[in-house]
Parts: sequence; C-alpha cells; structure tokens
Amino acid sequence: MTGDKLTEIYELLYEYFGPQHWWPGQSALEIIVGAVLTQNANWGNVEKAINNLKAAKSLSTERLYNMDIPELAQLIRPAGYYNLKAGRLKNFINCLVEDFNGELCALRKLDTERLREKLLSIKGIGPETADSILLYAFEKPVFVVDAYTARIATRHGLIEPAADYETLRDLFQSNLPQETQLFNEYHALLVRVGKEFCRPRPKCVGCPLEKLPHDTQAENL
DNA sequence: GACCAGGCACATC
DNA sequence: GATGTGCATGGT
Repeated sequence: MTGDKLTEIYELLYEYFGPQHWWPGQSALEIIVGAVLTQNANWGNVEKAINNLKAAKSLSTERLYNMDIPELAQLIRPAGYYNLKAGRLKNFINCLVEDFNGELCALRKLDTERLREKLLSIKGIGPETADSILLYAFEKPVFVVDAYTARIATRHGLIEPAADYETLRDLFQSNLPQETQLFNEYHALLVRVGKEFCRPRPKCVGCPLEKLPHDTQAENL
C-alpha cells in the first residue's frame, strides 16, 4: 500500500514532467565532482564550477590529484563553500588514487554496501552524496534522499517530519522495485517538482501532486 | 536586503 | 542523542 502510493506519485510526476535524463554529466568522474559541489548549492552555480574545471582541462583524476587545494578552490568558486569543497574533492581523489590505483572501475567492482561504506568513510561525503554517487555514477539500485524528498514525503503524510535520512531512504527503497533506472528517474522527478512547486514557502497551485492528501501543518518545512 | 539552493562536520549541551 | 553553527556563491 505504501508501494502503491509511491507508485502513484511516480506516475503523476512522470506523466507531468516526462523523463529527466539524469545525472546531467558526461562521465562518472564528472558526476562525482558534481555530487560534491552540489552540497547545499544551486545547480546552476555547480555547472559554472564544472565548466571552469573543463576549461582548465582539470576534470581528470590525474589533474585533480596533482592540483593543490587553493588552485582547485578558485576554479570551483561559483559553487560556494569552495575551500571546504576543494578539500572534499581532494579527499575523494586521494582515496581513489591511493587505494584503487585511480581507477573508478575498481571502485565500481565493490558490492554496493562495501562501496557505500567506503564512500562514507571519506571526510566530506555524507549519506546523500554517497548515495548520489552510488546511483548516478555507479548505477547501483540505491534511492537518493535529499531536502526535496524529505519535504515532499512529509507534506504528503508519507512519513513523520522527524524522520532521519535512513528511515526516509528505506521508505522508498523497500517499497519499490529494486531498479536503478526507476530510482534514477524518481529522484530526478522529486527534485524537479520540488524546484517548481514544493518550496519552503509553498506555491502548490498547479502541482501534479496537488490533489493528493496534503499536510498543511508541514508546509513551512 | 532577505531568502534560498540536489549537505556535512564539528562543537556544545 | 539532539541541537546549533560555520562554510559562501549567485539567482530571485
């Protein structure tokens, strides 16, 4: 029944918005870099930072490994928190180079749980960033939870407002078919409807989920 | 000028 | 274990 609700939401969103073609990035490395840069940041700003890296021919494992943090920080400046994120990117790249010979395919070969733990052990990669990397860079069937997911699930009464990350992830991941493509599209659609309709100050008029039960108490989340 | 955006680590209680 | 705070740019 929870699964039916989740499926209904998915179908409404897919019918309204169509496929989202996520992740917007051309390589696994670009997706991983984007996943770190988008932490609490506007995607448009992240794109500027990624374009800077591309223009400097620096979007490669080797270049990122050999670049110092201040130089990297200047390139990713538009994404915000640039000193912090430069360090976080280096933490990932150092792990990749030193533990996996710089080969993403070596990381991909780990089973999903071990890979998730490995990513979470890197300072600066938390649960959402790890799951984004697992799903979009490594195509593992993992559901990504973000602020929009939490807001939408709460407002539509799918979960209590205090639910933590793992509880929210389990809600989706355990009640839907374990399919990478479904999880990919579902998360992308939640971000899309979140951006357009489910803002902190709600403007839900015209939202494809408008007719579903809606907890007005949760609107200021 | 305030608010917001595809979080995370760390300090403090 | 829960709650608060720093990190920072650019668009609305």
